[in-house]
Amino acid sequence: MTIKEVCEKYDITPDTLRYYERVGVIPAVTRTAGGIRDYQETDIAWVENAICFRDAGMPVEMLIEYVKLFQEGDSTIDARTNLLKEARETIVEAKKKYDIALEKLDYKIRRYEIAQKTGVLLWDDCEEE
Amino acid sequence: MTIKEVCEKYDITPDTLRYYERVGVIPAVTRTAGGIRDYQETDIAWVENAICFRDAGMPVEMLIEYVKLFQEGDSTIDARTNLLKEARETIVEAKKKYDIALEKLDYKIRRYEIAQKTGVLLWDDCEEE
DNA sequence: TCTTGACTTGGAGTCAACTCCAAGTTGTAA
DNA sequence: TTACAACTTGGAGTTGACTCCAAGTCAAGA
Repeated sequence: MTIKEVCEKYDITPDTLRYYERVGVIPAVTRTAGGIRDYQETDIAWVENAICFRDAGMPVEMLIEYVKLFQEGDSTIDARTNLLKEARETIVEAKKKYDIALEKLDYKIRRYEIAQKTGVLLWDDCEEE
Repeated sequence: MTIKEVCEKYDITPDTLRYYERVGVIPAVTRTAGGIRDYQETDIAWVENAICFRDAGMPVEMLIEYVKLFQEGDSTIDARTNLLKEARETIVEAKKKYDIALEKLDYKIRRYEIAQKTGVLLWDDCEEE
């Protein structure tokens, strides 16, 4: 699979994909004889994971560390487990914050919708009229 | 309430608070006769909201737009509602991505934990052994 | 009143994560 | 076999969101 095809598949730019490889967010991608990237199943799986974890706010630095540990072999399984658990906690915490924001948003939206219907804008914490 | 107290309350730096005010993420804060910030209930509510929405990944640019609309008065209630609904959708989508990442993480963690117990590392999409 | 520490401003600097660029190479279609 | 789009690299530039700095002002205690 060419870089272009992978980009289309995951809606990402070639520059981002090359950047991920360059800094080590994904391991070195398989190349043709001429040196052009030719993504295999495994390469694509790494790309998919990288995008998935980046989308969840996991820092590039952490993904690099994970790939580095992975390449050092099975002796790093403990370290990798710890890293993944830490990432997990961060994501769980972030999700909680998203829920709090959603509650606030829903409250404000409801309030504005009532105002639109009734012409009366109810009181709000930070928007006293 | 002084800037320092607000910072302690929300675990944020004075520079960030001043930055929020400067660019318009929050409206101008109440000042003492000498020009020093003296946060009132309303100011604090704006700060709290700003932090909450930033924590949920809402861009500064969007918060600025909201405050601008708010200051233009009741004629912008429709626009504000739309803005909040858009923000809501973005957050809901982001949360979905977080859930996908959590699933992947849980799978990998479980896999590693089994490996630690049994000494056998099961196969994984992007980590063939 | 004086000192000392916290506050003020405008502007510059930093950091993460891309994103773009120039100069050169590869590969496919005519 | 030539044109030409798509690929390559190293390095520079951009963006969003802060974060720091210098030079000056304010205010509470000795």
